[in-house]
Amino acid sequence: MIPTTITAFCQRQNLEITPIRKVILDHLWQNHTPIKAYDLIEVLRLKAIGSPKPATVYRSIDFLERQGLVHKVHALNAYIPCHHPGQHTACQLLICDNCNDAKEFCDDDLASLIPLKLAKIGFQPRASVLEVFGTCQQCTEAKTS
Amino acid sequence: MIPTTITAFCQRQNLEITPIRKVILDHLWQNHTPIKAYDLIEVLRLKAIGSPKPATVYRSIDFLERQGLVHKVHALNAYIPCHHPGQHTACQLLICDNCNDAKEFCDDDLASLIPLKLAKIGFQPRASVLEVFGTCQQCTEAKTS
DNA sequence: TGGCAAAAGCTATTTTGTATCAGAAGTGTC
DNA sequence: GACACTTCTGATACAAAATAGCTTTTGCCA
Repeated sequence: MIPTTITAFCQRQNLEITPIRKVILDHLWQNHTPIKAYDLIEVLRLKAIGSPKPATVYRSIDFLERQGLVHKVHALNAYIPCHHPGQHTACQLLICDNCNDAKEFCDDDLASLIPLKLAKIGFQPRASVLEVFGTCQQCTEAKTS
Repeated sequence: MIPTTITAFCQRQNLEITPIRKVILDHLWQNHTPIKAYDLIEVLRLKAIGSPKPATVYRSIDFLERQGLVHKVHALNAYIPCHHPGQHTACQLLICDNCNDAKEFCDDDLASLIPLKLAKIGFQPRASVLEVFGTCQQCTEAKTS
Protein backbone atom coordinates (compact mmCIF):
# COMPACT_ATOMS: atom_id res chain seq x y z
CA MET A 1 0.00 0.00 0.00
CA ILE A 2 2.91 2.31 0.70
CA PRO A 3 4.13 3.70 -2.63
CA THR A 4 7.56 2.63 -3.76
CA THR A 5 8.67 6.27 -3.81
CA ILE A 6 8.07 6.37 -0.08
CA THR A 7 9.78 3.10 0.75
CA ALA A 8 12.67 4.23 -1.41
CA PHE A 9 12.83 7.47 0.54
CA CYS A 10 12.94 5.53 3.82
CA GLN A 11 15.79 3.39 2.53
CA ARG A 12 17.74 6.38 1.27
CA GLN A 13 17.38 8.09 4.62
CA ASN A 14 18.14 4.88 6.50
CA LEU A 15 14.97 5.21 8.52
CA GLU A 16 14.10 2.49 10.95
CA ILE A 17 10.58 1.50 9.99
CA THR A 18 9.62 -0.72 12.89
CA PRO A 19 6.50 -2.94 12.75
CA ILE A 20 4.44 -0.33 14.61
CA ARG A 21 5.56 2.47 12.35
CA LYS A 22 4.91 0.30 9.33
CA VAL A 23 1.36 -0.52 10.38
CA ILE A 24 0.63 3.15 10.97
CA LEU A 25 2.13 4.28 7.69
CA ASP A 26 0.33 1.47 5.88
CA HIS A 27 -2.98 2.43 7.37
CA LEU A 28 -2.55 6.09 6.50
CA TRP A 29 -1.79 5.18 2.90
CA GLN A 30 -4.77 2.83 2.69
CA ASN A 31 -7.18 5.61 3.52
CA HIS A 32 -7.92 8.85 1.79
CA THR A 33 -9.40 10.49 4.83
CA PRO A 34 -7.36 11.82 7.74
CA ILE A 35 -6.93 9.24 10.49
CA LYS A 36 -7.17 9.99 14.20
CA ALA A 37 -4.56 8.93 16.72
CA TYR A 38 -6.97 6.80 18.72
CA ASP A 39 -8.11 5.05 15.56
CA LEU A 40 -4.51 4.08 15.01
CA ILE A 41 -4.41 2.57 18.49
CA GLU A 42 -7.40 0.47 17.47
CA VAL A 43 -5.73 -0.50 14.20
CA LEU A 44 -2.64 -1.67 16.06
CA ARG A 45 -4.80 -3.62 18.47
CA LEU A 46 -6.59 -5.37 15.61
CA LYS A 47 -3.30 -6.22 13.96
CA ALA A 48 -2.51 -8.04 17.19
CA ILE A 49 0.31 -5.75 18.22
CA GLY A 50 -0.63 -6.22 21.86
CA SER A 51 -2.80 -3.52 23.39
CA PRO A 52 -0.97 -0.33 22.52
CA LYS A 53 -1.30 2.76 24.66
CA PRO A 54 -1.67 6.34 23.41
CA ALA A 55 2.00 7.13 23.98
CA THR A 56 3.02 4.34 21.62
CA VAL A 57 1.04 5.79 18.75
CA TYR A 58 2.03 9.37 19.49
CA ARG A 59 5.69 8.44 19.55
CA SER A 60 5.39 6.77 16.19
CA ILE A 61 3.50 9.73 14.76
CA ASP A 62 6.17 12.05 16.16
CA PHE A 63 8.84 10.08 14.42
CA LEU A 64 6.98 9.96 11.13
CA GLU A 65 6.24 13.68 11.32
CA ARG A 66 9.87 14.52 12.06
CA GLN A 67 10.91 12.54 9.00
CA GLY A 68 8.33 14.36 6.93
CA LEU A 69 6.38 11.19 6.15
CA VAL A 70 3.19 12.35 7.81
CA HIS A 71 1.28 15.60 8.18
CA LYS A 72 -1.03 16.53 10.98
CA VAL A 73 -4.30 18.13 9.94
CA HIS A 74 -4.58 20.48 12.87
CA ALA A 75 -8.12 21.53 12.20
CA LEU A 76 -9.24 17.90 12.48
CA ASN A 77 -6.76 16.50 14.99
CA ALA A 78 -5.93 13.84 12.45
CA TYR A 79 -3.10 12.64 10.25
CA ILE A 80 -2.41 11.98 6.57
CA PRO A 81 0.60 10.62 4.74
CA CYS A 82 2.89 13.01 2.90
CA HIS A 83 3.35 12.40 -0.81
CA HIS A 84 6.62 14.27 -1.08
CA PRO A 85 8.67 13.67 2.04
CA GLY A 86 11.71 15.85 2.41
CA GLN A 87 10.59 18.24 -0.26
CA HIS A 88 8.64 20.92 1.53
CA THR A 89 8.31 22.83 4.76
CA ALA A 90 5.15 24.53 3.54
CA CYS A 91 2.26 22.14 3.76
CA GLN A 92 -0.93 22.83 1.88
CA LEU A 93 -4.01 20.72 2.48
CA LEU A 94 -7.43 20.60 0.87
CA ILE A 95 -10.11 19.11 3.06
CA CYS A 96 -13.49 18.26 1.58
CA ASP A 97 -16.42 19.11 3.84
CA ASN A 98 -18.47 16.45 2.11
CA CYS A 99 -16.33 13.32 1.81
CA ASN A 100 -13.61 14.25 4.34
CA ASP A 101 -10.97 13.48 1.78
CA ALA A 102 -7.78 15.38 2.47
CA LYS A 103 -5.33 16.05 -0.30
CA GLU A 104 -1.97 17.63 -0.32
CA PHE A 105 -1.87 20.55 -2.68
CA CYS A 106 1.62 21.64 -3.50
CA ASP A 107 1.65 24.80 -5.51
CA ASP A 108 5.01 26.39 -6.09
CA ASP A 109 3.63 29.85 -6.77
CA LEU A 110 1.83 29.80 -3.47
CA ALA A 111 4.75 28.27 -1.61
CA SER A 112 7.09 30.95 -2.88
CA LEU A 113 4.69 33.84 -2.46
CA ILE A 114 4.28 33.30 1.26
CA PRO A 115 7.94 33.83 2.28
CA LEU A 116 8.13 36.70 -0.18
CA LYS A 117 5.26 38.51 1.47
CA LEU A 118 6.53 37.73 4.94
CA ALA A 119 9.99 39.04 4.15
CA LYS A 120 8.45 42.46 3.53
CA ILE A 121 7.24 42.64 7.09
CA GLY A 122 10.33 41.10 8.63
CA PHE A 123 8.90 37.74 9.59
CA GLN A 124 11.23 34.78 9.14
CA PRO A 125 9.16 31.70 8.41
CA ARG A 126 10.25 28.29 9.64
CA ALA A 127 7.22 26.24 8.68
CA SER A 128 3.70 26.91 7.54
CA VAL A 129 0.43 25.07 7.35
CA LEU A 130 -2.39 26.00 5.01
CA GLU A 131 -5.64 24.15 5.50
CA VAL A 132 -8.43 24.89 3.06
CA PHE A 133 -11.96 23.64 3.65
CA GLY A 134 -14.46 23.31 0.86
CA THR A 135 -15.83 20.90 -1.71
CA CYS A 136 -13.61 18.72 -3.84
CA GLN A 137 -14.13 18.18 -7.55
CA GLN A 138 -15.67 14.71 -7.22
CA CYS A 139 -18.25 15.92 -4.74
CA THR A 140 -19.03 19.01 -6.77
CA GLU A 141 -19.66 16.85 -9.83
CA ALA A 142 -21.74 14.39 -7.86
CA LYS A 143 -23.96 17.18 -6.61
CA THR A 144 -24.58 18.86 -9.95
CA SER A 145 -25.14 15.65 -11.90
CA MET B 1 -9.02 47.41 25.90
CA ILE B 2 -11.35 46.43 23.10
CA PRO B 3 -10.75 48.80 20.16
CA THR B 4 -13.55 51.13 19.24
CA THR B 5 -13.66 49.64 15.75
CA ILE B 6 -14.63 46.34 17.34
CA THR B 7 -17.25 47.72 19.69
CA ALA B 8 -18.66 49.68 16.76
CA PHE B 9 -18.83 46.48 14.75
CA CYS B 10 -20.72 44.77 17.55
CA GLN B 11 -23.21 47.61 17.72
CA ARG B 12 -23.72 47.66 13.96
CA GLN B 13 -24.36 43.94 13.96
CA ASN B 14 -26.54 44.18 17.03
CA LEU B 15 -24.48 41.56 18.82
CA GLU B 16 -25.37 40.72 22.35
CA ILE B 17 -22.12 41.09 24.23
CA THR B 18 -23.00 39.56 27.57
CA PRO B 19 -20.71 39.98 30.61
CA ILE B 20 -19.07 36.61 29.99
CA ARG B 21 -18.43 37.35 26.34
CA LYS B 22 -17.12 40.78 27.25
CA VAL B 23 -14.61 39.41 29.76
CA ILE B 24 -13.36 36.91 27.19
CA LEU B 25 -13.06 39.44 24.41
CA ASP B 26 -11.38 41.88 26.79
CA HIS B 27 -8.85 39.32 27.87
CA LEU B 28 -8.03 38.33 24.31
CA TRP B 29 -7.44 41.95 23.40
CA GLN B 30 -5.27 42.55 26.45
CA ASN B 31 -2.85 39.87 25.41
CA HIS B 32 -0.75 39.47 22.32
CA THR B 33 -0.30 35.77 22.71
CA PRO B 34 -2.95 33.20 21.88
CA ILE B 35 -5.07 32.30 24.91
CA LYS B 36 -6.22 28.81 25.79
CA ALA B 37 -9.79 27.92 26.60
CA TYR B 38 -8.99 26.70 30.09
CA ASP B 39 -7.08 29.89 30.82
CA LEU B 40 -10.26 31.76 29.99
CA ILE B 41 -12.14 29.64 32.52
CA GLU B 42 -9.59 30.77 35.09
CA VAL B 43 -9.94 34.38 34.00
CA LEU B 44 -13.70 34.23 34.45
CA ARG B 45 -13.25 32.64 37.84
CA LEU B 46 -10.89 35.42 38.94
CA LYS B 47 -13.31 38.06 37.71
CA ALA B 48 -15.76 36.49 40.13
CA ILE B 49 -18.14 35.24 37.48
CA GLY B 50 -18.98 32.23 39.62
CA SER B 51 -17.08 29.04 38.83
CA PRO B 52 -17.56 28.65 35.11
CA LYS B 53 -17.47 25.24 33.46
CA PRO B 54 -15.76 24.42 30.16
CA ALA B 55 -19.03 24.49 28.24
CA THR B 56 -19.60 28.11 29.29
CA VAL B 57 -16.34 29.25 27.79
CA TYR B 58 -16.67 27.14 24.67
CA ARG B 59 -20.14 28.51 24.02
CA SER B 60 -18.85 32.03 24.25
CA ILE B 61 -15.92 31.24 22.00
CA ASP B 62 -18.30 29.60 19.52
CA PHE B 63 -20.40 32.70 19.45
CA LEU B 64 -17.43 35.00 19.02
CA GLU B 65 -15.98 32.81 16.28
CA ARG B 66 -19.28 32.70 14.41
CA GLN B 67 -19.42 36.48 14.51
CA GLY B 68 -15.86 36.62 13.22
CA LEU B 69 -14.57 38.35 16.35
CA VAL B 70 -12.17 35.59 17.27
CA HIS B 71 -9.90 33.14 15.45
CA LYS B 72 -8.80 29.78 16.67
CA VAL B 73 -5.11 29.02 16.23
CA HIS B 74 -5.51 25.34 15.51
CA ALA B 75 -1.85 24.47 15.77
CA LEU B 76 -1.85 25.75 19.35
CA ASN B 77 -5.40 25.04 20.49
CA ALA B 78 -5.68 28.68 21.41
CA TYR B 79 -7.55 31.82 20.47
CA ILE B 80 -6.80 35.35 19.33
CA PRO B 81 -9.03 38.33 18.59
CA CYS B 82 -9.75 39.24 14.97
CA HIS B 83 -8.77 42.74 13.88
CA HIS B 84 -11.11 42.85 10.90
CA PRO B 85 -14.34 41.08 11.78
CA GLY B 86 -16.66 40.44 8.90
CA GLN B 87 -14.02 41.14 6.31
CA HIS B 88 -12.41 37.81 5.57
CA THR B 89 -12.97 34.09 5.33
CA ALA B 90 -9.28 33.48 4.71
CA CYS B 91 -7.38 33.78 7.93
CA GLN B 92 -3.64 34.21 7.90
CA LEU B 93 -1.67 34.04 11.13
CA LEU B 94 1.97 34.58 12.00
CA ILE B 95 3.09 32.88 15.16
CA CYS B 96 6.47 33.70 16.64
CA ASP B 97 8.35 30.68 17.99
CA ASN B 98 10.23 32.95 20.33
CA CYS B 99 7.72 35.29 21.96
CA ASN B 100 4.53 33.40 21.09
CA ASP B 101 3.07 36.56 19.68
CA ALA B 102 0.39 35.81 17.10
CA LYS B 103 -0.47 38.37 14.48
CA GLU B 104 -3.07 38.40 11.80
CA PHE B 105 -1.51 38.92 8.41
CA CYS B 106 -4.03 39.89 5.81
CA ASP B 107 -2.51 39.98 2.38
CA ASP B 108 -4.86 40.46 -0.51
CA ASP B 109 -2.53 38.94 -3.11
CA LEU B 110 -2.29 35.80 -1.06
CA ALA B 111 -5.99 35.73 -0.26
CA SER B 112 -6.91 36.01 -3.92
CA LEU B 113 -4.25 33.63 -5.19
CA ILE B 114 -5.52 30.71 -3.15
CA PRO B 115 -9.02 30.46 -4.68
CA LEU B 116 -7.50 31.12 -8.09
CA LYS B 117 -5.17 28.16 -7.78
CA LEU B 118 -7.86 25.95 -6.33
CA ALA B 119 -10.29 26.77 -9.12
CA LYS B 120 -7.86 25.20 -11.57
CA ILE B 121 -8.13 21.86 -9.84
CA GLY B 122 -11.85 22.08 -9.23
CA PHE B 123 -11.81 22.64 -5.49
CA GLN B 124 -14.41 25.07 -4.18
CA PRO B 125 -13.03 26.75 -1.07
CA ARG B 126 -15.32 27.72 1.79
CA ALA B 127 -12.76 28.84 4.34
CA SER B 128 -9.05 28.60 4.80
CA VAL B 129 -6.54 28.89 7.58
CA LEU B 130 -2.88 29.67 7.06
CA GLU B 131 -0.66 29.40 10.10
CA VAL B 132 2.97 30.36 9.70
CA PHE B 133 5.53 29.65 12.40
CA GLY B 134 8.80 31.49 12.58
CA THR B 135 10.50 34.50 14.11
CA CYS B 136 8.89 37.92 14.21
CA GLN B 137 10.74 41.13 13.42
CA GLN B 138 11.13 42.24 17.03
CA CYS B 139 12.68 38.94 18.04
CA THR B 140 14.93 38.87 15.00
CA GLU B 141 16.23 42.32 15.86
CA ALA B 142 16.68 41.43 19.49
CA LYS B 143 18.78 38.43 18.55
CA THR B 144 21.07 40.21 16.11
CA SER B 145 21.65 43.27 18.26
C1' DT C 1 29.59 -9.89 27.54
C1' DG C 2 28.94 -5.55 29.17
C1' DG C 3 27.39 -1.15 28.00
C1' DC C 4 24.81 1.98 25.30
C1' DA C 5 20.91 4.00 22.77
C1' DA C 6 16.61 3.67 20.54
C1' DA C 7 12.18 1.79 20.80
C1' DA C 8 8.30 0.08 23.10
C1' DG C 9 5.53 -0.84 27.33
C1' DC C 10 2.94 0.65 31.39
C1' DT C 11 0.41 3.52 34.61
C1' DA C 12 -1.42 7.54 35.42
C1' DT C 13 -2.66 12.18 34.56
C1' DT C 14 -3.54 16.37 32.13
C1' DT C 15 -5.63 18.97 28.65
C1' DT C 16 -9.22 19.88 25.49
C1' DG C 17 -13.80 19.60 24.07
C1' DT C 18 -19.10 17.75 24.01
C1' DA C 19 -23.67 16.15 25.30
C1' DT C 20 -27.53 16.90 27.78
C1' DC C 21 -30.89 18.54 30.80
C1' DA C 22 -32.56 22.24 33.63
C1' DG C 23 -33.30 26.95 34.86
C1' DA C 24 -33.19 32.12 34.33
C1' DA C 25 -33.91 36.29 31.81
C1' DG C 26 -35.54 39.02 28.16
C1' DT C 27 -39.09 39.89 24.32
C1' DG C 28 -43.21 40.07 21.91
C1' DT C 29 -48.26 39.08 21.70
C1' DC C 30 -52.79 38.43 22.83
C1' DG D 1 -50.83 39.97 33.32
C1' DA D 2 -50.42 35.20 31.16
C1' DC D 3 -48.38 32.91 27.43
C1' DA D 4 -45.20 31.10 24.38
C1' DC D 5 -40.59 31.78 22.51
C1' DT D 6 -35.79 32.45 22.22
C1' DT D 7 -31.26 33.10 24.02
C1' DC D 8 -28.04 32.63 27.48
C1' DT D 9 -26.20 30.32 31.50
C1' DG D 10 -25.43 26.53 35.05
C1' DA D 11 -24.29 21.94 36.24
C1' DT D 12 -23.12 17.14 35.75
C1' DA D 13 -21.04 13.97 33.32
C1' DC D 14 -18.36 12.28 29.85
C1' DA D 15 -15.45 11.73 25.55
C1' DA D 16 -11.40 12.67 23.05
C1' DA D 17 -6.63 14.08 22.56
C1' DA D 18 -2.14 14.28 24.32
C1' DT D 19 1.69 14.01 27.73
C1' DA D 20 4.65 12.59 31.88
C1' DG D 21 7.59 9.59 34.07
C1' DC D 22 9.49 5.38 34.61
C1' DT D 23 10.58 0.54 33.27
C1' DT D 24 11.70 -3.04 30.03
C1' DT D 25 13.17 -4.83 25.76
C1' DT D 26 16.06 -5.08 21.80
C1' DG D 27 19.71 -4.51 18.69
C1' DC D 28 24.26 -3.04 18.15
C1' DC D 29 29.11 -2.90 18.75
C1' DA D 30 33.34 -2.48 20.95
